[in-house]
Amino acid sequence: MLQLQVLRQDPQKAKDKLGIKNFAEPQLVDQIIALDEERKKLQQDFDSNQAKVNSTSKEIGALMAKGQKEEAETKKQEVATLKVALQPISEKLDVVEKQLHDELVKLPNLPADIVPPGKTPAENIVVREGGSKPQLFAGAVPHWDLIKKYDIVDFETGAKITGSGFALFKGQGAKLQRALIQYFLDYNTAAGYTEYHPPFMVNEASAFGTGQLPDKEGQMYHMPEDKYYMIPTSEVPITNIYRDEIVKATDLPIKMTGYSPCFRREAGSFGKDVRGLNRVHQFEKVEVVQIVHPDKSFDVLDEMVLHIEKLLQSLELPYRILRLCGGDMGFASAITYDFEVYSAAQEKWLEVSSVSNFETYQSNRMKIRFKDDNGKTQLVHTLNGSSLALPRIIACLLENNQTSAGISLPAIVSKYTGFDKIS
RNA sequence: GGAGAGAUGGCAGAGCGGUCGAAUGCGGCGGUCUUGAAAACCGUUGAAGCGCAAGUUUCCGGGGGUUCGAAUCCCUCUCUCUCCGCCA
Repeated sequence: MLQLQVLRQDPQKAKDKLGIKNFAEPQLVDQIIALDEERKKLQQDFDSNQAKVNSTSKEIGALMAKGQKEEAETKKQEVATLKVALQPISEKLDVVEKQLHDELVKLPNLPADIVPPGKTPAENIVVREGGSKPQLFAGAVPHWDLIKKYDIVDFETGAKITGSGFALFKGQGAKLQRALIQYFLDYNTAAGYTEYHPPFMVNEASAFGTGQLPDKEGQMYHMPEDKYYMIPTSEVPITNIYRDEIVKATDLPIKMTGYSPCFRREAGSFGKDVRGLNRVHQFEKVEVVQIVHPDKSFDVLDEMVLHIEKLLQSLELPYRILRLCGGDMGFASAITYDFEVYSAAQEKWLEVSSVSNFETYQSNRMKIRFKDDNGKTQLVHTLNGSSLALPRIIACLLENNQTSAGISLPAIVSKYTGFDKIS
């Protein structure tokens, strides 16, 4: 969530920024500032009364020790009166604090200065492109046909076991997926990221910490019996490793990577975009997360973009990098770059990674702090990115590398699969 | 699933209902000493809110209660550990 001080300092700027994100209720900023003022007044009122209660109580103790019962009784009466007066103040304070929190949590992160305005993906900015689109032979087909032809992913049986949108990988398909996970993790750890294998379910506090709750509640699978959520990305458990901690400045940056399946209900999405591996309810993904000094986060963002770009280059896939416009960005993000790969048989770009700087939005929720050079406690910045989401990578690898005699895999991939051709 | 024990500051570990935001040790930071380091010694060292400041309020797993006063008593929830059972 946003830091109150940012809103207080320049409410108009905050509202303008929210406008770039197409946030519908900028007036919330004013409401929040008003609530905060009220909170302060109540707090002061409460404090002065409570101070009196405390000091009088101490006097009672002293009087009792001296055996001055009568005087003590008089003081007790005083305290009782004070407490009666305190009761409504304290109740009001609780209400206002809760209101303030509830409203503040509704505000998305403010976009960084270089985030372009815009409402739809059409307004995203292409930062750069790489690789070259392949020329497919005449009989080339989309991946949903290829997976059937080579019998490597079976959606029908997945639907039988679970439901629609759950893929059953098989044979060379299963091996390809496992190999890619292995490769991506190796690639990340070689760059200094520590590998984690997190729990695939999280509690409410964790889901709140990274911003999934309350904003994206409907997107997650939920186990009400135990109040757990299936993770929509390993960003959630991995970033929450440091929740409620004050880390040493010298430990920054903290670089973490992890593989996990990601579970998404994708409620309300349907149509041709969801065909095959384009959109599924469970997909595999390797994630990178960094916890950094606030002065460094934009440098680190560039570093992470480069890191993922090189990974895509090694896969020999045509890609492009987009800077998302305000309207297309996630709730908690201050700036996001999306990576898309070109799916040659579908003739469209598929998102395979999203790299974001959350600045203090997540750390303020999770209370991840560090001590700066002056010994003051400050919030860290958090960033994360996919490296990479598997199904769409697989879709592109299949489509772009298909030949009439099977699918030939890029060198780096075949090194991990142990075979260079799917046939 | 059954029985029991516990949850205190970065860690370990004390804490009679008032003088406890909390002993002590370790660790961290600063200093003395030293050519430098180690050792030793001295000092310092939790978080959050309000306030220019002095200061003040809140926090001893979460929530509730008893009391003039709760880290200390009661209830409840969560988590951890031990034993038994079950089990990949």
